[in-house]
Amino acid sequence: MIHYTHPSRILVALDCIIFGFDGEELKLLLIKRNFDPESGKWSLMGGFLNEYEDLEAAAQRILYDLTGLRNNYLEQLQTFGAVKRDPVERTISVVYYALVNIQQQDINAIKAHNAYWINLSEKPDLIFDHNAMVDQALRQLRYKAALHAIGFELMPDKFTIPQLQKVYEAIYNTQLDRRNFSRKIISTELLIDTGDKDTNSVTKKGKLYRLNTEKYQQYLTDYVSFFPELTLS
Amino acid sequence: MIHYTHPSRILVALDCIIFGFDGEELKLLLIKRNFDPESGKWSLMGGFLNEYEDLEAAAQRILYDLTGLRNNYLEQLQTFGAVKRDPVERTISVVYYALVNIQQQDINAIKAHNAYWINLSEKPDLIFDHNAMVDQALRQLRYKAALHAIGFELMPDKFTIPQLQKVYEAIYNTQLDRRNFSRKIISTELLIDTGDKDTNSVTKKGKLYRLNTEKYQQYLTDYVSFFPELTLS
DNA sequence: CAATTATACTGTATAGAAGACACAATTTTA
DNA sequence: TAAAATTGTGTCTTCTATACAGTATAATTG
Repeated sequence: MIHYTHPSRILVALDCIIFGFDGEELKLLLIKRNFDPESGKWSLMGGFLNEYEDLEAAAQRILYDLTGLRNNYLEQLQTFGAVKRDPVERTISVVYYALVNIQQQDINAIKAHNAYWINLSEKPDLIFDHNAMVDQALRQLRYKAALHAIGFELMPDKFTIPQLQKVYEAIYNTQLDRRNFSRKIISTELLIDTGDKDTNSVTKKGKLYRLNTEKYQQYLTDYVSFFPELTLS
Repeated sequence: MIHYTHPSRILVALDCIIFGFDGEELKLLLIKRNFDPESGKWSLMGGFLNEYEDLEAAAQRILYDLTGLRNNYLEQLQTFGAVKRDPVERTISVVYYALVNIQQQDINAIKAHNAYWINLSEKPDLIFDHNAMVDQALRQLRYKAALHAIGFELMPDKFTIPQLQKVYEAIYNTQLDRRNFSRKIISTELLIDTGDKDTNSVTKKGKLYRLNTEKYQQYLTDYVSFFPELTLS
């Protein structure tokens, strides 16, 4: 068997930024560490890449272990590789971010990992370079959401237009005009009227829609200026 | 000293997609390999990450070794990590792409590496997963150029508006209207009239501009819908 | 010198999107 | 019963993207 001469072997880790939405605020799934290093502090969910495991599969494994969820929106963000980013050993970390329907998670799995949903606005200080990872993930989320219709990934199966509006308001930390938002969303033909009404809302008036998954696939691959009115700052 | 238990050490490589522009077509700097593995075939420029080297520094080192250039536009694209992507050993590759002013390169360094500028439209088949890397880099370039004014990175210090237009036509493989393009570029205030004229042109001497670097910094960080008329297909 | 070609600049018309704003309908709450 | 909250639909204005016309200029070519 041929080998490469001399190159050094380096630890390859993965970290996962998991976004969720509870109807009001954008949330992060964070771990209160009860293991070393940095026990007692907050961090992202992570793990090491196994030798016989595809990188993408490792990211899915880590997400599944923590949330019990598969087939979520999961996208590679960037690889962080500063020499001293991990004080224990030289480790590079391939970072993924996920969008999760917060209602479908496995609560037991989350408890077992000592993980909690934290409002983005109340994010605690994280270990290592995890703060920078979250910053960049949020920037990327804003990019993506401006060009593609990924806001739906954070919604439950059935949702009202005002609920969807709140997702976008949370992502961009801004206020949108109800009437213009509604018109724009409807014009995309991404929504299918379920005929049901939202019985949980205060006025019980809201139409419940579900996603037109076929149309949605187009919007994921095609370029669409989804919200030019929003700035990415 | 503390160590992590059990995780496997994996080889970490870097590969670099280097874009250039010769006034007509978008080009790639590719290597005709005279070393193993896959000697005789075409590949991207690459190398291994050293143990005491930042990831970003390694990418710059690789670009410098090949082109003699520093301070180019260099951005991390994505990390490729399928188990069998490199048949020799388990290696993940962190991929960067660079935009290079083709006039400023070090021709000797390029020759020493047996590298050649190849028109993107005539790209040969590359080793391993390098074809997929190039595909994704082009997609990312189109994204970036639609939102930020990075077309200038491919230009020489002084250039005319029609030359710049050709860069954008090459990136998106399309034709643009002269009059609208000119008006749009001028309205960005990114260009400074040097007073000189293009002595190389065959017919009427075009005005030579240089980049307003201050304004350009804004356009790099701010979100700007730079070319909505272009599709990213 | 006339024809050709590439450049620069100024217009203009149209379609469509963005954004501001009005009003009606339904249900809860006080 | 009245007020408040929430949702849905409609309309108007402004602005921008884009297509397309025209004029002037500078250099080469035959």
